[in-house]
Amino acid sequence: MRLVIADCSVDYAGRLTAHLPKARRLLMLKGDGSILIHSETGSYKPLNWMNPPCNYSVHEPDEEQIELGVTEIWRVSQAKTADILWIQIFEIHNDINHELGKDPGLIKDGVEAHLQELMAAQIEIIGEGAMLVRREYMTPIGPVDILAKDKNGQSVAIEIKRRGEIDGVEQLTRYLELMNRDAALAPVRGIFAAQEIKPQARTLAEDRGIECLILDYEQLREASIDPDSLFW
Amino acid sequence: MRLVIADCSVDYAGRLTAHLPKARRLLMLKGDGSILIHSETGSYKPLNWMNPPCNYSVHEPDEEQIELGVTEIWRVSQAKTADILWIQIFEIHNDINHELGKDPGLIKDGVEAHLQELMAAQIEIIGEGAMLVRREYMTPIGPVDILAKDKNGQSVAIEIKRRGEIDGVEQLTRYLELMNRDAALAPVRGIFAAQEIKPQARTLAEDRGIECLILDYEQLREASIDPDSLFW
DNA sequence: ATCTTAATTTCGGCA
DNA sequence: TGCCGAAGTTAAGAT
Repeated sequence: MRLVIADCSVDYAGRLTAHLPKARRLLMLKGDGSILIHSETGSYKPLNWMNPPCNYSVHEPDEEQIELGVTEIWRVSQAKTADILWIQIFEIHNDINHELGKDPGLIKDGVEAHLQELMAAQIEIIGEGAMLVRREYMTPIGPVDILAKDKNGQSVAIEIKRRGEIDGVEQLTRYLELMNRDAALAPVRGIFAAQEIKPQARTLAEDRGIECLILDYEQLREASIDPDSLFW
Repeated sequence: MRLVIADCSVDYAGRLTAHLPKARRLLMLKGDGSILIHSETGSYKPLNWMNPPCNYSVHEPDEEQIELGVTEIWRVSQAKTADILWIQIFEIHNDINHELGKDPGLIKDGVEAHLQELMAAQIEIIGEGAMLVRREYMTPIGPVDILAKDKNGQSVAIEIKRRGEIDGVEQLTRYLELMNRDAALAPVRGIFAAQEIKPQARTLAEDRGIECLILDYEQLREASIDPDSLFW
């Protein structure tokens, strides 16, 4: 990875056109060929960048550019999409290079997939006698997170979110509409389950006859470790 | 901006829990207090980060940590949300500091707003004899991108996206529902226009009687420059 | 301050 | 490989 602190101006042409006036910035050239241009503020998105794979070449400035103080010009182009980044370098204040090697990568815990896993394993939290039919039940417009049957044998479609907002309710509504056209499933109950449900989402859900269920991640995880505590 | 190349391991606790095993990485400490942890690959998102405003402090490792080779520990916490990042530093290979100053910022061109502009100027692409009523036509739940009338005098509501996905169809559906309650407008045709329309979005749109229209940005722009080519 | 919508979204999973 | 949905989405604009 090469890190360059330089006074530069940047022009991007690709999916859109963009320009950065001359200023002091960090130019980060990664090992995979990508380049990031960062300023002192604004996390974590760079002002401008080019995704790998890309081609990098250095060019001589023309007379007019030399006149303005440009010492070198970098051209970075996307190998696939033909996006181009032109970087005019005025002055380099620092230039270091370090090989970082391959990164072992980030290990995550607590995302939506885990909620779904835990809930499928403890499906009776939606009511005694409930049975799991399957996770990721496919419909023509996408997969429902969980399809179950309640103790009466009625189908239950469950949409799980970390944070329950209106679009999640809309999503479940669409699934319910489609599934209710299927005579083998209809009528289908809907449950909107999330760690947190926004008031607006709850209102909309209840208005549409969709039940809301707050999930406690810690509780679900503990119950999955200790089966005796399944019914608390 | 401080740039540190170091062997480190990272633990994040906040909206989720995450861990980065020991490896050589770039630690970027911005002037606004934010911190970014980058590896040699992966555009442009850091492996881990903390958004401003945040508090930064350095701690001594305990005996066990010293045993493992930890020389110092950084604690970075979000001032608002209480998210915490713990960074265990094993060895620092480089450490530089440069003030970049305030950045003038990025100037953009070619986003959704331009598609809307071009389409409004060439409204007949939705059909001969069409007339523009107005852009950003207000409804109680927000503005419809374009309201037009077709050659029969029927109202046409147009939703424009760069990439047409299901959300956009939902948005247009809500507008149509409201507008169709207005006797002065009803019945309203719906057109979902985008540079690219995803199959599922198209399926949903057509299921609801909404027409789909693919926009060619280059063609629109050329036509706007050369009025003779309006009808190709 | 809160909410809505766009984004050069990025990223991971699965068909 | 392409499509689809989640993301510690982030970020900008409007209310």
